[in-house]
Amino acid sequence: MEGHYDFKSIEARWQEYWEDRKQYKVTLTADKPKYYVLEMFPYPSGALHMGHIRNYSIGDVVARYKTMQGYNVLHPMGWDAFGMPAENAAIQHGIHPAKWTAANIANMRRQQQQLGTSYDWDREVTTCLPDYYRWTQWLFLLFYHRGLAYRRKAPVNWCPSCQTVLANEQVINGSCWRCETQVEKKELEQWFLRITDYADRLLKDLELLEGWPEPVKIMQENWIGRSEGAEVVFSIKDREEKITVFTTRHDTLFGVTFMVLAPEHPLVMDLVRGTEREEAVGDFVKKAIKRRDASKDGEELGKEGIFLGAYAINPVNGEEVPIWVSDYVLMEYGTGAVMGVPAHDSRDFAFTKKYGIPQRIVIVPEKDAPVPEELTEAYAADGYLVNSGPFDGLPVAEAQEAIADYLEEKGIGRRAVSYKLRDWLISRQRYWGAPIPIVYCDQCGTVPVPEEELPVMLPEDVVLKEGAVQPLSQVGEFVHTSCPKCGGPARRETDTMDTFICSSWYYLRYTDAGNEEAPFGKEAVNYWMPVDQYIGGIEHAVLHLLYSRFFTKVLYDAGLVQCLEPFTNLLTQGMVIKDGAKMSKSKGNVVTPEEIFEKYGADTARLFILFASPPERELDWSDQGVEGAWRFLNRVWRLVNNNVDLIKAAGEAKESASEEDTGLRRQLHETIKKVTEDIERFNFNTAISAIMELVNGIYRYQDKLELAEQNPALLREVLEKTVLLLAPFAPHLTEELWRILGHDGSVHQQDWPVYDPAALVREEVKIVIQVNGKLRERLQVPVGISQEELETRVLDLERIRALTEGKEIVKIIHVPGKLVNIVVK
RNA sequence: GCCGAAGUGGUGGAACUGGUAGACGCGCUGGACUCAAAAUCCAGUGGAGCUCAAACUCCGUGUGGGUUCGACUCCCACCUUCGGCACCA
Repeated sequence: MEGHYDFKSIEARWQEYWEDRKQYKVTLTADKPKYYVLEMFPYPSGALHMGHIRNYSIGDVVARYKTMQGYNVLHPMGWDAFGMPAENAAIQHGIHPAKWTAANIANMRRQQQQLGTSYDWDREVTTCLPDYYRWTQWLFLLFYHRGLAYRRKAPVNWCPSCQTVLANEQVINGSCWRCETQVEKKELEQWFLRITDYADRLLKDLELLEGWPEPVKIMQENWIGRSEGAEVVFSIKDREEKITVFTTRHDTLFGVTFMVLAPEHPLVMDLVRGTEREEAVGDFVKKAIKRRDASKDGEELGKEGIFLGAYAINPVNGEEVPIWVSDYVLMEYGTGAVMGVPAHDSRDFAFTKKYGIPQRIVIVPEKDAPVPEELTEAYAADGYLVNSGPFDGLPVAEAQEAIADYLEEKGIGRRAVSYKLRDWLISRQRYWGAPIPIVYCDQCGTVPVPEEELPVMLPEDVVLKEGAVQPLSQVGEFVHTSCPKCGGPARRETDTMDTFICSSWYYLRYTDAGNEEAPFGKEAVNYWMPVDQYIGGIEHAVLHLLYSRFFTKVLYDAGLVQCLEPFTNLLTQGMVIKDGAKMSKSKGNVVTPEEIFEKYGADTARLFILFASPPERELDWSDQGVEGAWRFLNRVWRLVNNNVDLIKAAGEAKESASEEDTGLRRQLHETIKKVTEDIERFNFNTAISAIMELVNGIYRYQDKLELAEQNPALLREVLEKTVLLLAPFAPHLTEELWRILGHDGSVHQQDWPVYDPAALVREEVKIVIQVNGKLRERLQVPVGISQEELETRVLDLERIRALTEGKEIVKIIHVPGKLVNIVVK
């Protein structure tokens, strides 16, 4: 590697320098503007992959740039350290999860340091350590005392491979988000967090998040799934009970021809008890539930149903309609009961086709349009009401208001809102998680562990075996305890918490990581929060990012934080792909950070990753592209080293600057402007390309001029600022070059360069000349030239004369300093 | 089915508010240096036409229309790819 810079010794030396000086340690400094930049903390799986490298490279550029701009920058790192892989490793290799996790953390932390990241390691958090999960438990109790944590028996998602339940957000296409095993339904008694209480605020406050990508907000919006509509109460013929339905189309209430209940609806069996239908309906319900549980998500089941022999009475017209039960109605949404309007709902339409239930048209597309005999498909679009008694002729939107008023007046219904969002199921039947701080006592019932007894320690001595459910229930000395209330014998909760709880508040802990009295102190959290820039993968759009927003809102209500939202700006980075596919072991297209560090060093890895594509897009890994980044850094290295002697002797700038001097200086200041603006917009790729152009410009300057003609003072300015501009991207190399240029201290503690507007001024500009919008000529003119003067000059040009000869000039468009367009006929 | 994102040279990508399409990098071609190679440096590089050459002309940002003096950019319709949701009443 003759002629290449010695990245190995340079990178190791500066990493040591930073560590020795604790250069990136940050403290609360009230008189300095703060900036909190955060990358999503990793699960300690064992080693970093390129996605991590991309994530941390982006964050590190922002942190270093903001530091140079004078901000007090908080840039922490930690470990999302509870979770299944550790437990699986224990089962397969007999290593204790704590040991496995600690070893992985050590390795990954070493790799992050190799990358040259500017983390304040004094604030490192590790969610599986008692000094962290103690506060996770404390927060659970806070939720519990605020009525936001509750236990209930419910049908839940069960992953047979992970042997645990999952939250709705963790079921992807009917499969477990971690292992992709098909999820089953189980009826279990589980702990939930009442996130649905916050549905409306989680939705509404998306408006506050101007710094979030629109697609992420839309995904959350869809996930929360707010629908406005009405609840309508139907009586049942010859019975006391009533059925409440939720509908968004109460304007179609006169078109109801049947009623459908979900198989799990409590009224289903009540209605048939003691009748000839009891057995058939019972069978149907059992089969329907089974069939649905076994089905894949997204698979359309062919709407099976059975008549219950009972009739509901439509409260607006007194009509009696048959009550059915069908698997296309979900118990979990709305009221678990649906009014059937086949003419205006495609599902109801399909169902009635199958069972021969009549339809009634109550909406027509145009006012006073004839009502068709029959529809071939449901008409769900906008229109005007017909066959709807006093509401005939009203447009849909008005009819909804009028009918809602009517329902409320008559006490037969009310306006209502329904959400798709469900409460967050947080119990996990696993060992490697934070124990839920709850005790069950035969005398006192469910008793929260008192705050001063926290943490409820996760016992270390546990046997983990394949297929074992609730490993904690096997640990006698953990399970058996005394009731905090009455002192009598009691049992501990043996489920642990979803790891997403741990990651829902870690960004708060960083602000005050060592605090032993509280999860975080008020002063610290209010100084640092919210996170100014959060960076991570889009896969967390409705998981971590929604949960964290929920946590922040609850803590806001509890008076523990002052911000309504945790993350002001969000950058969702794209995936790293190679040869058209995501890097994966099975595809055999993995490039490890290790091999790149070894061959080219961290600066090259960072530069390539940031240069190859804008951060939110996919990154196509190219070995040749890496070579290119490597070549560029060497080009910078040679440029500085070749000029050290020259510029060290430099005095003041020469009096009469040459044309080349002015040009180079202008390019420098244009580059400072562009790089600054590009970093602000996260266009790192174009920021780097501008630095490359500047370096090319310096080479060209020196190529063109004899040594004696060059301006050493100018070269000094240009080279120093080039090094400063490159510093956030290639932190090690620029430290070394800064030292070579004769400076003490760290380049990262210098001020970010500011461009000189005077240097940008040009005397002449090149004007593009178009005829009828087509480029025909270019003209160099003085900057201040008047429109008239320019016009005369343009029309006088030989080419333009030839093109306009004998034609009528309709008009001439001027774009000052840029373009003249002559429109001819 | 619904919602969203993206389609630009051989290639990754640039063009920020409608104003020189293809910056920068990769690759390729030619040259310099070298006994030779590596490394490095210099020059060229969207396509077609016409040229000794330069100049010039035409075509060109997924497709088809439109708006405009001027469209990768705005509008309408469509195609393809990728992502999210999915019987949500």
